[in-house]
Amino acid sequence: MNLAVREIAERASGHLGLPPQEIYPLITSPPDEGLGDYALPCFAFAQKLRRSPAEIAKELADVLRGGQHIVNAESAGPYVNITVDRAKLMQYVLSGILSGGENYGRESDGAGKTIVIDYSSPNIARPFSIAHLRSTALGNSLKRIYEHLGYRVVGVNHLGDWGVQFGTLIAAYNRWGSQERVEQDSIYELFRLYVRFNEESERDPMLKEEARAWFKRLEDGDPEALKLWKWFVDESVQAFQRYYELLGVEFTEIRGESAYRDQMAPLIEDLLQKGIAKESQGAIVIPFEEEGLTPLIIRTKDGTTVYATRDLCSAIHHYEKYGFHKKLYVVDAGQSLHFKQLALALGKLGYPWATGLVHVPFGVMLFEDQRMSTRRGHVVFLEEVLKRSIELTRSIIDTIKKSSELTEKEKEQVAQDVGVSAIVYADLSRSRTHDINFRWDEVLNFNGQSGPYVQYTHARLAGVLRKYGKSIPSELTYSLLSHPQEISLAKCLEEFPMKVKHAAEEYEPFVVAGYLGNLAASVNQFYDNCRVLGEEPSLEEARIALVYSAKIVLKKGLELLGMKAPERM
RNA sequence: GCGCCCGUAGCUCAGUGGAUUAGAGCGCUGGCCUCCGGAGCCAGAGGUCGCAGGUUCAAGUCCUGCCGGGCGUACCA
Repeated sequence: MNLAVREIAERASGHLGLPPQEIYPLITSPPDEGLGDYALPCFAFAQKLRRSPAEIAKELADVLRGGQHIVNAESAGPYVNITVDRAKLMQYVLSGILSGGENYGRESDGAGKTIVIDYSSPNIARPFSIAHLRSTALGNSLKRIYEHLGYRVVGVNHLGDWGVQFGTLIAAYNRWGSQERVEQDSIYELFRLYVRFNEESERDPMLKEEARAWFKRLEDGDPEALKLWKWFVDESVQAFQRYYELLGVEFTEIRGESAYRDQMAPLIEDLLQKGIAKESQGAIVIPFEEEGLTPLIIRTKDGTTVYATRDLCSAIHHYEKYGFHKKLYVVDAGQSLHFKQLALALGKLGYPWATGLVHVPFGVMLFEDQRMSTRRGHVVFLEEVLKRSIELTRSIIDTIKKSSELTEKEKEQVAQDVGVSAIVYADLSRSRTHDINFRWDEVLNFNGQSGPYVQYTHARLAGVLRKYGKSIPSELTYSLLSHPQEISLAKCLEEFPMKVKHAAEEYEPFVVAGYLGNLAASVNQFYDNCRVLGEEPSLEEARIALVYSAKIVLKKGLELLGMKAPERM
């Protein structure tokens, strides 16, 4: 908390006889910067003290005016608008960032706590579509955000490498596949086989029976089925690694559903014995009559398991292994019911930690206003999007004068860093719950508050610092930083730690993404109004410190989103 | 039918722990490079916050009903 805000809370507290902790959260900003730096609405006090808010505001203005960090306080109806000592504010913000450096805003909230995040978790034999980016980007960013807040974070890729879909794949391969074609075009060929099987099985329902039979054989340990399964998994994982490298996404643990094969039968036994699960219509289910939910199927009438069975096992496994404080499932909103049932089932098993399971849902990705369907081919592949974004970035680089300083190799690297980040930012700059309609012209527009805009702003500041060439001065005359753009930039920088915490609380990287867009805008306004290099030395030094501080926050913010922060572009 | 999510500017969206005049980007119109990077900056036009009630001194925000869209709702994940 900055000193001025603390002083406002304390002085108001002294006058009103209310604890400062009750006042602090009420302090906001006035609608117009011209009115002051902070505002204190008095409605809550009025209710408690049974007096008119305007009257209280008037008194508080008088009380606050005497503060050390406060240069003016005016009542405006039920509000007190407060102007603080800008030099002190500037000193507070900049010295905090300069001394913290890369660790600015780092918190110890999460000390001693572990968070497991299940994200990306793609299904084998399906190339990533742009829709797969959502879970991957959200989870990756949440991982970074929680790490920044001091949590130990375990990133889990719960691969969809088990289930009846493998029966489908094996049956399809046996009918139409060839080793040669799969080796040549790996995941895309597997995908074609999968699609063809689904199409043909609509005309011929017997095919579905064939697929189920193959999955049954797989679960029973049939060597032929296992061999093919292993091969398909390996081919797919290789392709996934390509995406993850490009996106800069890493996992602590890549552990597919198949890892829980041996734990499922004992778990089902246990659930039956405890009377939590029961047989119904040939299947084994966990009923939720009291909760008013449909039952959760954990074993089909064929005797095979389903993903819910494996999710139960994985939750238990992760708790036993990591003792998590929370486990986040970054999975689309369509699976809400499933996760509700999952947590309830584990609660019935007597696990108190079941309350720590959190479904972090997100809306679906549409393409041309329609739901993407990998089966029907109405789909945009992630590789295609990244490729086009990188190409576009490359062509823009070639039109920019400043970029001629880059070597050919550097240009390629920048094109990749910026092109990929543009796609990530486009995804993370909207709140999770909305459906997103994918449109090429929107994703590939790098004007305005886009990923490249934030990166460009960072590179601009990097350019100034490079040209400055000296180390960042430590003795500064903060009072020289009094331009309105300097003040609003400093205030914006001060918000960063709060925004990161907020993002973590809401599981919303979007909060950071939106903040970064605003910060970049503030930086560019400053840049346009305030020259840095060549100014009178003490002013130049002060502005350099501001530039450096802004660069640190931009870079950190980009990292929290899983984006790159190139020094030149 | 029931449950969850969504409905704010032409488009994409913030704002939904009530509170000073509802914000941003795109697109459109018009300005700004002798000056640290124009992927930039400035200005303008553009709104019955889905509809109707209710609670409140105060509602885009809370409650109820309705309309429109999406998803889920027992053997897919």
